[in-house]
Amino acid sequence: MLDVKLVRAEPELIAKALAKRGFELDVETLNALESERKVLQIKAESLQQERKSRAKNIGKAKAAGEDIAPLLSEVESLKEQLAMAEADLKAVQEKLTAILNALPNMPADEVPEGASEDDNVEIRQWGTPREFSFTVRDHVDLGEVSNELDFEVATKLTGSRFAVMRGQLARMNRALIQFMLNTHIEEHGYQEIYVPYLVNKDSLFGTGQLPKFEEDLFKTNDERDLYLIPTAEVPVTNILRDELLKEGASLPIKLVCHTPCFRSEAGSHGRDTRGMIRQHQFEKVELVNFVKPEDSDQALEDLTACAETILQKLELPYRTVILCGGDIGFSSAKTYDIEVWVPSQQKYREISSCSSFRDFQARRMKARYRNPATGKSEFLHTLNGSGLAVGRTLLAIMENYQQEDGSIQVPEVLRPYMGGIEFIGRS
RNA sequence: GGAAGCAUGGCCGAGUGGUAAGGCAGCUGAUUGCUAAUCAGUACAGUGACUAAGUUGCUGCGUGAGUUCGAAUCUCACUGCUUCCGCCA
Repeated sequence: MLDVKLVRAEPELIAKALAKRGFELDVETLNALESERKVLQIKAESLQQERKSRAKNIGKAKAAGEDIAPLLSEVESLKEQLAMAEADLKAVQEKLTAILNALPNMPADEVPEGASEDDNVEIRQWGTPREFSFTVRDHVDLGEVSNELDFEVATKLTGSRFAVMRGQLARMNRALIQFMLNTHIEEHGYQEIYVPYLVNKDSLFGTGQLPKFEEDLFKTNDERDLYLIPTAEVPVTNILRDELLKEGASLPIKLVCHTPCFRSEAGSHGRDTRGMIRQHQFEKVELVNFVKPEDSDQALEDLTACAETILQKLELPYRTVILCGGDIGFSSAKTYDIEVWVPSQQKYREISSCSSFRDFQARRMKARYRNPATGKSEFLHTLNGSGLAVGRTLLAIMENYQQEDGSIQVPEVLRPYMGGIEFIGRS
């Protein structure tokens, strides 16, 4: 959520900032509603004030043993007037709130102009794609060779966009989770956390998935109104919803969490239908930071580096791009995507998305801390990033480490987690 | 699933219809000193109006309705927590 005071004072400035992401803010409607709000609020509050003082007088009169009947008749019409004024104000405020809640975050200055992912700007590259002396298979074919990756049986169990893994491949999937968690805990100063996989609406509102993106979510249909998490970001970030950290609480708070993620992929029919790139259910290790406002820019660089470390240790070639205004997420002020090399596609594909939300999520969540310099409560800044998406990492390992016989070499750093074996998919 | 109780500020906690005590933590200043203590002052959160710092108003006692001139307090519904019983990995 944007600062309501800024939206009131400088709507043109906000409109200009949001135009970078292709969002059109109707300044005229906003201004009209806003001046209406002002009039109604002044009216309602002055009526409230009158009620209060009259009630007080009645109280005093009664205590003094006076006759209160004339006072009561004076106040008769006040009740109705007040109810009307409050209803009018509420109606306008609801309209304003709906507009405000639907406003995306303002992109940071350094976010490049652009309409789509084609306009994202590469920041750096790491590693060199391997030269193959044989025809490469994609991960679906490699999974068929060993019969350890099975989409058909998953379709029978559930439907499309799910996978079943067996044997050594299933073990490698688990090894990746352990490896990522351990690296962030032991080398990057993160605290591990375990959270629910079902969350309520307030949590989804806090991080920005609701109200605008409900169709991307799986929802339970009982009376509790719960949703399967699309990312650990939601439960982990909302830990500080409606909290005011007390003086002396140590910042930053850096949390790492492994969860499955569930996405309905409602708008992506026909995209990446083959293989594990885009699934309804996938594992992810997520990094979440809560920082002081002045530290958030550096924290994004650090967090991105933590995610990149995983790819470096796995020796997977990647590049890092900064998302342009047209491709950046609703809540984000600035996002780096890390893209891993996928040999079968001869392309870099997203494997991590690292974002600074500045105070956008914190304002929605009312996540605050007491600034020791001022003694006042201020909004925290939040960040998160995948460190990494496990399914896509597994796919990248399969393809980049494949052998001519269809087996897959195990990256060095994973071997301790795999009983020391060097290859999987060999009988 | 059954029964009872509870829900007040960053935290603790008083308050049974007349408009939120007190304490801790915080902030400011002072004193002693030494890595803290004592004293005094200030001070809750959200939000609005008007001028420059400031002044002033409204709202907030789990949530939502209701009764009333007036609700933390009374009524109803809901949510959460605690305890006991039952069931259960």
